Amino acid sequence: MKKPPTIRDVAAAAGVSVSVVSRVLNPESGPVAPAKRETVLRVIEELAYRPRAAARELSVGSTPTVGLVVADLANPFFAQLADRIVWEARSHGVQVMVMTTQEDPHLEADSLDTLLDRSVAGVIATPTGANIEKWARLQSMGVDVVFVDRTIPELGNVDVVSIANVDSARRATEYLLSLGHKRIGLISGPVTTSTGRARIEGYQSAHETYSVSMDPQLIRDVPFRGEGGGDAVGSLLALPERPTGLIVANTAQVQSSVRRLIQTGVQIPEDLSVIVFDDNPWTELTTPPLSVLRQPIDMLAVHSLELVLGRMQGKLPSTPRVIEVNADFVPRSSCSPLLLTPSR
Amino acid sequence: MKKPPTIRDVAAAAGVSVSVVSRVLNPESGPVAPAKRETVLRVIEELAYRPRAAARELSVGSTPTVGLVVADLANPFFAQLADRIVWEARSHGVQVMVMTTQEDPHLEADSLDTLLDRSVAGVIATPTGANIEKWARLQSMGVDVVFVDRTIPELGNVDVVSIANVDSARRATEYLLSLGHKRIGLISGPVTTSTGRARIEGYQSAHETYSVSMDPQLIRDVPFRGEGGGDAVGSLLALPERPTGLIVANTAQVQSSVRRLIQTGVQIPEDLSVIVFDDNPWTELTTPPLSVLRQPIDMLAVHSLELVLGRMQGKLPSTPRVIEVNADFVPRSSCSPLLLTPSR
DNA sequence: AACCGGAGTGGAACCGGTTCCACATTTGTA
DNA sequence: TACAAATGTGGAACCGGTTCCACTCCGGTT
Repeated sequence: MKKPPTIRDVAAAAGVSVSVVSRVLNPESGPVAPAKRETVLRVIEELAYRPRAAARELSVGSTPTVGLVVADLANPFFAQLADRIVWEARSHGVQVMVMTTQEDPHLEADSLDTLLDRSVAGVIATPTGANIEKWARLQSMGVDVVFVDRTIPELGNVDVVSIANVDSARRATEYLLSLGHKRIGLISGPVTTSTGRARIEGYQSAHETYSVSMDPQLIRDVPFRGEGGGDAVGSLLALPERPTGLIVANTAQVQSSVRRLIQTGVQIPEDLSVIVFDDNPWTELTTPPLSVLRQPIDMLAVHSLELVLGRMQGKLPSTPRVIEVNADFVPRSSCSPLLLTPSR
Repeated sequence: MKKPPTIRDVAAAAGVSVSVVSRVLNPESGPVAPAKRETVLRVIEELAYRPRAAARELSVGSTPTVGLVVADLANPFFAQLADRIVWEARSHGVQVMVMTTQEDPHLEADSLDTLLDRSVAGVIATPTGANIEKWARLQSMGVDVVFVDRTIPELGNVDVVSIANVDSARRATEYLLSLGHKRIGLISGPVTTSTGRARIEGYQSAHETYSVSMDPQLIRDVPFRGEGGGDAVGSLLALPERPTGLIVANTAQVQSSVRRLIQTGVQIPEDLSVIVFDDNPWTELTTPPLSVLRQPIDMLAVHSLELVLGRMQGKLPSTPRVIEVNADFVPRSSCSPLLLTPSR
């Protein structure tokens, strides 16, 4: 319980001034005679001295730490994203403060305040979509902001890393259309989010390409939280003209949607061809294994971290970067041609 | 990009001394005239002043932050645990620094150093089992340590929160024994970990109770990382005398084990009755839904946080606390009596 | 022989809070 | 009425680093 040594303790033990010790600690900040450097390093070792982060932060004004504001760690997509980002950051010698918003704008606002208090130099976030002025304020304080997976179009000057949402939704839809399906249900995220809108757009675009008319009843936008996916599945299946295909484009609702499908005993793919967004590990453990759009989580993590670090070091041009990575479509056994279904 | 206001700016604008502002910020530290308090609060509001965490930390010496050192966020069990702990901590006004070890003692050591540098007051961890002297050093520096899920028996004076591992494994085993199974495979964690040992112990104890002799070949301890579970499944099924029951007691290996079971086309439960540890959401989406031992993640989170906060406030007796919470056995359709299987 | 420039060093201010202490004012009590 | 106690206030030291600056040695130029 005795207090840890300070830089002055080290200086005294090594018979030099604190300036010298500090210069040994940060080699770029000035010259030190090789002999003294040696001595100082030895003393540091002996005393097991470690500089206190708070002191350095206070005097330097910021800290090589990035905040990670993620919606929900209980969602495997975000959890894996966080895991990769934390891992990647460590290899760059950067700390990560992980915060969760549970999709609640108030909690998001809290998180941003906290990160501001801790003087983080950069933030990687999956924004809820609200708190626009708060994000702007953060930027105006010199904090570099990178959005990942989603974005807020109203906010300029933000780097964004996401999957090609329009294209991904289009490909999934076109795949089902090419199998002959005409009525395809879509469960997407809220239209208030960029991903929700983009995926609906891709869905529509595919219908135009195939000259298939589109029934707006088949599009359901549901919140990220809660069991909305299951309910949407229920009501889609209850339609007089039941869909023969289903795309679950809301990653947070895949579980509840699939659970409902299983509960209601729908035969997949005989009664319903299914594609879900995001390749959670269990999607190939179901019967049948589900066709998925796999989001390249590693790419998202690497790019977002690269961007935020690049900004922090001022190595990037000031124009905002938008990086879109392609998602892989992984066909499995949950889709079949409509032809197989006898007219009902 | 202009610099944020400091406490001295606030003092100047309110026409008081910094001491007064500080006392308004921390009410317990001294009296302030109601009128001045009012003024100061207004000025704080106007200037959008926020105290910088680093300055406070430097002067106070520690910070109301707990470190969370978790093995692997990509594992849903740990991810959910982290989610709950972060959430719970926030409601207590406490920050959480999340770090991951990927089960690597070196990374764990790094994490502990970092947490020490940041002067955290407490740490909640799922230890790898190594770094014993490092943990001890952390404690000797006055950091409160709580282990969750696993422990290191060699380390005294640590609070531990875990599920009743022996009992849980015993119940799972007894359930299969009571269904008439005599040859039950067990895939557990490494015997170097407390959970691994305890679950094997429960498995053995159940065999004694039922006076069923035990074939050591059926016990496989595999690492947490990698695909060991799948391989263990493969080799268990390749035994001349194949097991008719299987318990996967290594939460990190459930996925790879189940994947292998599905790949090899084993009929569950006809050929093999299966119980897995931990109720990941997808365990009821497989065919058939899997019988599971559900770890009460909420309880683990709440208790561990309560313990570490209690210690930090010095409200707990100095004797270490060990809290065991019971896991629920949730029977689903992946187990059936041995009788149903005709002699092969 | 006088001068210049750079390597190496230590002193001290500074970052933005907290807290101790001395002092002034008000209130309560004998 | 006098004096003790409680209340309120500001000054200044302090936490542990970083960094600016002045200063001392050097060797190398003219």
